[in-house]
Amino acid sequence: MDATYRPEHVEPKVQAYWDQHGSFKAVEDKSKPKYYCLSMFPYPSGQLHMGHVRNYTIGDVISRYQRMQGRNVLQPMGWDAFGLPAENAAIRNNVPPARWTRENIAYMRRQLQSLGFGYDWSREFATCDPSYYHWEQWLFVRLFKKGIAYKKTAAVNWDPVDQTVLANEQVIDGRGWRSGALVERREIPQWFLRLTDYADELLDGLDRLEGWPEQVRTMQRNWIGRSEGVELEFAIDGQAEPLTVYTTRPDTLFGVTYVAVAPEHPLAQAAAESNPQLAAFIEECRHTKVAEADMVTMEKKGLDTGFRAVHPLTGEQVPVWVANFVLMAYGSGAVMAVPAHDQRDWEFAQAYGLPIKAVIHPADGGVADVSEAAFTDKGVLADSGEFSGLTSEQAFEAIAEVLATQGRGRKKVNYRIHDWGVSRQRYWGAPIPMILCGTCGDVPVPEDQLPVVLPEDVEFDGSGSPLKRMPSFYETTCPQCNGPAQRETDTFDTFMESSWYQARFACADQDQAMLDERADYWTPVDQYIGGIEHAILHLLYARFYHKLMRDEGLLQSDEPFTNLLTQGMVIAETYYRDEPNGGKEWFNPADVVTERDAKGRVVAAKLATDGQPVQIGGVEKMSKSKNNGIDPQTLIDRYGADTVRLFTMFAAPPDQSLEWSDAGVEGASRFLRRLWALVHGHLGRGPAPALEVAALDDEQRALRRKTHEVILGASEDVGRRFTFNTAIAKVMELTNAVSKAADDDRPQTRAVIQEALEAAVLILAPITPHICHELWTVLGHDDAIVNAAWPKHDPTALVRDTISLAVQVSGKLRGTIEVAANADQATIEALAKAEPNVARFLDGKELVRVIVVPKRLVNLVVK
RNA sequence: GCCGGGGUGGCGGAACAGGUAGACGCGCCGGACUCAAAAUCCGGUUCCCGAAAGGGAGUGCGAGUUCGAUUCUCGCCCUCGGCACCA
Repeated sequence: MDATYRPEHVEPKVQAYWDQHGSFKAVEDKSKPKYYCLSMFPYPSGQLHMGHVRNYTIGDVISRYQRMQGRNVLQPMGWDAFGLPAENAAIRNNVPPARWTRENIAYMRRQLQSLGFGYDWSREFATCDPSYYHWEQWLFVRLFKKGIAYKKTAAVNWDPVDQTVLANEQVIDGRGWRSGALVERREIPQWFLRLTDYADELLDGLDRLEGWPEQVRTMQRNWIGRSEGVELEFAIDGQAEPLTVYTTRPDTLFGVTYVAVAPEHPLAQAAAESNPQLAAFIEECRHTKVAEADMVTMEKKGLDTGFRAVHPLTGEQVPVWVANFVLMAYGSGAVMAVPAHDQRDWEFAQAYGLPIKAVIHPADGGVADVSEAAFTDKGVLADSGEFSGLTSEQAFEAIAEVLATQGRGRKKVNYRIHDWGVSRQRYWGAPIPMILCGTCGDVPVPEDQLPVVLPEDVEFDGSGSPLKRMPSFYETTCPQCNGPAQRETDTFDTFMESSWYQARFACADQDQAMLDERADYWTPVDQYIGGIEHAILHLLYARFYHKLMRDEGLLQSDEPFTNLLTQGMVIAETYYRDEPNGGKEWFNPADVVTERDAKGRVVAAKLATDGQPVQIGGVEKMSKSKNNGIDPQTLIDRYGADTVRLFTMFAAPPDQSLEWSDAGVEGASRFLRRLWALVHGHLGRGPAPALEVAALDDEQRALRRKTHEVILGASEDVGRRFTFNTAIAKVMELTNAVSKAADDDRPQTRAVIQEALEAAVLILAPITPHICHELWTVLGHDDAIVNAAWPKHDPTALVRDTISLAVQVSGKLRGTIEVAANADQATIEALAKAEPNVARFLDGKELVRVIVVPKRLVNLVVK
């Protein structure tokens, strides 16, 4: 054994061992409990960032721990390989997206391997492999035949920079989520999946996902946005079609004093034809809608269309207004306005002098005051014809029923989510397997002609998809009539690929079917790990897709991920200098040195290269724009994978943000060197004798107790709580204790130290697997630590003869006492009173109460 | 505005079930080794008073429950994340 720790020697050697022994190849084995641990697969952008390192280290620690628990563990890795950056790189560097992507994959695979993650690489795939998207196309064809996939012309969000349609979810404050460009609206035929058909199941299922963070479940609930209400119709004078509105408060129907439609609503468009002022207003809305970031503060504006709507129950006429606060995308794009009982309607009515008519009064009597604000509580109806006197709840049902009998309304459940638009006008994606025939319409590609392979040898000029300029791709014949036809040139949203990869890992080599029986052995994923930024989109689509596969008979479970761990961000200090033009120049933390005062406070920072001061900008998420990213590769090369893994796990619990610290990495490295030296020193004294528990003295028993306390605590930390930071802290306590005993070379002390070092190495094995592999071997084990079992604590080692109790006087700590572990209450009380400092505080006071908390403290309450 | 995290030393964080606040690490201070530095090792390190023993204060702020509150309750403040005119 080397006297000093050299990760550059240890790590490649241990990795080669795993490789040669196929240590992480997962084989289905029904006799063992399976454990499927999955980290969100990366987009192959070119290099790993710290977020990846954190994500994958967490997953690897959990996987290796579960393996030590005797589970049959699957931990796969692959590549979410389709997407825009490859196309952008193609335009920039004139390299085909496929080549760019595959080169990135090759580099990043080496990076992952150098970190020592225990992946079953035999199951690796990239989503741009035809053998993968083949089955995505196959399922889509099945869904088309079932009517779950359908085509419709829809107003879509058009990103003028990326030249593509974006999902609503990809539009943030009216801008494209990648390009940041202002989004325009366009009418384009699109393929959709009926996500709303599964909205209720997706919502209800959240209640049963107990292994998911409450935060994520709440976010999905809000995103699905289910509401129960009534859809009803107002006849419009001079129009054949009635105006449909949706309300969750049909009980307020008699308080309607106007109706309002969205600027994009057909009725508004119709009115604008003869009303230039209205047309101008609508045009204005179209621009402000996307330009205004903060819409809540936006002034409520509107114009009368001149149309009159007929109240479905009273027959009264109310005006139809166009209002900028009505959203075309929600409900029917029209609302009935009840200013007395809706704050937004109230503000609008105030602004335009529309009547306010109160029809709901507080349930406890009294009259609703609507002079200052709307009365939005539920209550009792008044001035509502036959419904007066009913409660809001009773009226909801009664009014819905009357409307239904008259054919003017019905109960309806509305959702915020819409069907999932899966078409993208991009090249680098899975081709949508459809053929457009002039006579037969949309015809799916027959199953035996799948996959529709994406041509990879393409030229990019930066304007739209090259597929649209490739007759060799799109010219085809109709499978039904054999006439000339055209292939769909749109490709799938890349969320399609990431929605089912977890199931495909179970049987990645299956070339005759999408999934086989192995999917039901491995799925659902027992533990899924990834960033909170995927809380809504990816995780909702994956749940939806899982149910689609279930309903297709491909697997049996209802949900794809049983437990979810959302890791926190990786953050770092930022440094900058103000520039003359008002901007800021950002400096990488690696190039900055800090100065501290005598107490260790950071007082100044300067650039290493020029020695001139820089401003300290605060701790923020690692990003290119703030130039505060740390390259993991530099750290791996310098300190080794184990140090990077150890620091990443030690600096914070996995779900909290992790602040990068060079000094912290040094600390992690120092600890591993110390551990190595400790083992080296121990072995230098020759083999340790067998442990004889009965022969131990107090000091030896104390160290052995520490070992078993640490095993007990760390097992909880790693296995149940995922607080790897505290598990590591406990191991550090143990090695500190060993170091204090290291000079004692009595045989039984050496035996206790051997046990302590083995425990430390076993507990650290999932976190720093390379060094632990080596140390385990030199500590005298023939089988590799990767096959070792997690240590078990010995309850008899935890037993103490005496325990230390805190003694409080009236709740304030005044001393501690050592008592026999089995001491009775009277003895404890007497000892407590006798403690000199305690006695000082009891002197001259009346003792009114004594509280003894077993094994913890004594509180003597005085008056 | 609504929903959900979080606020503890100079810093990252610990205290899991109401019971000795600050584990562990970083940084800093002092010492050993060294010609010197780095590395390493030893000691100290919440703040205030004190040589020490010890005392006082202290977990964002203000109340409350309790023998006892970082932990529970109520009301605020700040901060991060999500949603955001949802009818």
